[in-house]
Amino acid sequence: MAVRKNTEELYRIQEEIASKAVIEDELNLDNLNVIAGADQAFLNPAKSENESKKERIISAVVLLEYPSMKFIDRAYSVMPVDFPYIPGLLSFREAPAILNAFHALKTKPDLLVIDGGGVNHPRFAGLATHVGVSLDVATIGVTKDLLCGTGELPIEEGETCIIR
DNA sequence: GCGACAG
DNA sequence: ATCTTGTCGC
Repeated sequence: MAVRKNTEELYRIQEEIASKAVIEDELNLDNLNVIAGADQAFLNPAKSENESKKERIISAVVLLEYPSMKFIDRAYSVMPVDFPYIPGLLSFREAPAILNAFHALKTKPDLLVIDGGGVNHPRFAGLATHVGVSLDVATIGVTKDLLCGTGELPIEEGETCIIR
């Protein structure tokens, strides 16, 4: 893996991002027309030649009309992975590819859904926060597991639980 | 020192 | 995240 900045430096960047994050919900659902979702996958080099090829990350973004959920557009970006997975520093590994794919879109969404945490993060700057602040787009972070904090699991559709 | 730890 | 093998549900 390529050299990376000091953890201290990365923490400062996250604190900077957290300070810029707008926590208040400014999204007006009545004016929500275009939404987007992004997810990443990793492309590994063939076993036979792993000595030469490097791992790559691909980010795909899909634009949907809301609330019909009809497909509007899509874009993707493939780039070399230059940062390892470290809990708490996920954005430095995945955000670059997401930003790249997003910029390839012709139309910009009113809301972006990311596969990673947002403000529920040790320094309040998870992947969704990082991407949202970078793009200045309303963003929601979705995760299958909590990075930190505890809370009950919502069961019914529409049910919510507080994470503490 | 030990355990936890988004994707 | 990814891989592999087996099992479950529609």
